[in-house]
Amino acid sequence: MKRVTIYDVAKEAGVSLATVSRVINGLEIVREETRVKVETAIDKLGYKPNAIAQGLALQKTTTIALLVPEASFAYTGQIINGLIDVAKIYKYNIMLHTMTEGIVDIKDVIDDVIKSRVDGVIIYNDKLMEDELAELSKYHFPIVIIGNKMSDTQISSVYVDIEKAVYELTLSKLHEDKTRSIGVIQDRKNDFTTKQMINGVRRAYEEMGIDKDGYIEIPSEYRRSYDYFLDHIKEIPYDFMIANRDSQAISAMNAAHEVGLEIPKDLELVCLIDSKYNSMVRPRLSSFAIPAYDLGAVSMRVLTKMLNEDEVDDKEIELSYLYTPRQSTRN
Amino acid sequence: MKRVTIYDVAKEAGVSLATVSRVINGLEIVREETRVKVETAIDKLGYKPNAIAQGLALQKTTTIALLVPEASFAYTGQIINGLIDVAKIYKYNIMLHTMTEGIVDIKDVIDDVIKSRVDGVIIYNDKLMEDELAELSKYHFPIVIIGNKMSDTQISSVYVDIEKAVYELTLSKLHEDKTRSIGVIQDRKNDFTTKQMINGVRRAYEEMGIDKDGYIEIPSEYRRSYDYFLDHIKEIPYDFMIANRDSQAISAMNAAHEVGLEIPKDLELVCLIDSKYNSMVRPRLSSFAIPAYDLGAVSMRVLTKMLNEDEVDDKEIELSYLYTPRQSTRN
DNA sequence: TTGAAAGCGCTAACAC
DNA sequence: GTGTTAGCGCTTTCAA
Repeated sequence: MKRVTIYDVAKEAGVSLATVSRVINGLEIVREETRVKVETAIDKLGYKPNAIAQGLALQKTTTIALLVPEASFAYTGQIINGLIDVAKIYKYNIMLHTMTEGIVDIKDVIDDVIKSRVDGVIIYNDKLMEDELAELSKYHFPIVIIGNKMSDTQISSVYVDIEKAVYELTLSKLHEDKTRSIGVIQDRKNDFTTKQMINGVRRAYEEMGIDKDGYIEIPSEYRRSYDYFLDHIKEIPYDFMIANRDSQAISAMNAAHEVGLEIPKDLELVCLIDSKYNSMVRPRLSSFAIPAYDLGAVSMRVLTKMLNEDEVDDKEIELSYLYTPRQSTRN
Repeated sequence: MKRVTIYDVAKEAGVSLATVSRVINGLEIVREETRVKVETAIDKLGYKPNAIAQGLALQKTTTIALLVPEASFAYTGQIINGLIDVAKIYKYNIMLHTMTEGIVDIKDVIDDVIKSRVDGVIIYNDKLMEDELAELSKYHFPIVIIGNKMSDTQISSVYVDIEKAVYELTLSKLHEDKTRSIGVIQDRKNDFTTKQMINGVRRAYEEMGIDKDGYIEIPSEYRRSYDYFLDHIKEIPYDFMIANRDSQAISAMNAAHEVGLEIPKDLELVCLIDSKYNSMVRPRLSSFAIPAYDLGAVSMRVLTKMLNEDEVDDKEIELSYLYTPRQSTRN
């Protein structure tokens, strides 16, 4: 099949290309009879409008760029699912860009995004990337940030208040028993999240007038947290540990078991991200449920709003979390 | 910043737009002096070439479409990572389309792909979608299929021979001990993979002259395989079970444990997909290592080959797997 | 209700 | 080595 354009359809139907364009775009001002003629021609020739040409003529691509750190995590996948489901509804396509640290130069990614003339961009990244945001802003891209609370003329955000989540959990544990000792496991891949978690714990400590740090740092000589825990879990001065990712909590769980610690009797464990594996390990892992799918879906919704209206009222949208106690915590 | 085009740059630099175009595209025939003039203008104005206009003029978008069933699985994520890393090297962008069953009409996805005039498409899906492939072929898209062995004028594929993997494992177990009873756990979400696994087991049985079926079907009234195993694992006439996904094997593992079966003494367990969770559960789960990242990376490489050469010699590329015994199997 | 024509931003002959 | 110009396929005034 040869490339068939709007001209071919016009000729086949015996009308002008303007009329074909009207039919394609469902404009009402076309007489029924000619509309049928055109549609017949379209079917016969197998014509599909060229989105690139449309994009050029209309100055919009109905495509949005999605930037994520990597595509490997179950969590990111959920975000993408939510986002795409909503994008489908509004007929937007997704250009996926990953920013694998070390492999990809973020400047290049931003450059690609600008050149591609997408209608908007959604960024999910633990790091804030102020320079890159500034660069995108120069070119007037509407932007939605997932995970970081912030906003600007052209920027909205959708996030979960992780600090609050950790703060509340810590506080409630401390209320139960003031001697509880609660610490956050460092997540090297997610600095900002780690920082929020730590702040949450510290705020709770402060409020209770307890002088504690609440931070479990994994020395860089340990490539896997499991190895670190195996060596040091007995010395860690916390009897309640909060991790970001399920895999980290599971590592601690396994190491604890290996060195004879009992969970949750000797050590309690919680993670932020809720994956199906939380219910698959034994003991089942207590966790928060950060609504990953919703973060994606809401972000896309916010973006379409920014794309269609001049002013968006709510530029910072906080999504709520749920705490789901399972077997790795008492009570 | 207002929209700046190649004309603006030309005017600013005092040259024609053709010259600017030459500079952008790095053509050698521009005098050093004028090149510098143009580059200065580009920097000053913050000009970025419009990929849409380029696409229209060149009849190529340097974008490829990637179709995946969902973005939620760790496995799919790995494929995407491999694919994107290679795509970056060749300067291709990725349009991500998911085909969530029930939510998305695949016809619409194919339609979007055709309209977007991507240079090629890569499809990872357990189902074959012959109609959709035919439709894409009509429009001459080069296509790479991940996971299914097949080829055509316009179609290449990259896959792992799962049937062989399961066949060889089964056969070796049967050689160790003819009384072994090996069965494949149905994966409802991946019919084709399930079929290949079953065929592998059956071929091994046949070869050994054993009259067995080797198929563990999970009745549709059970939404989760865990529930099924909890009810029925004691009656299942297999002492060695092969699952596709880690989560299924883990479900069986947990259920077995719950009803007092010991692993690997009473029941051995293996899964095809190698995720980090295989090493995190106790006992550690033996598994194959289907090279997900490589499936993606190689696919993208094959596609660029198809895009640049007229004929590709190797249209069906088989990737090899590894078997990694851990604690869920004896020996 | 329909058609003619300009323009979206760029590339690639072809001319100078 | 550089400029002129005709497309690429579509949308959208403006006329008819």
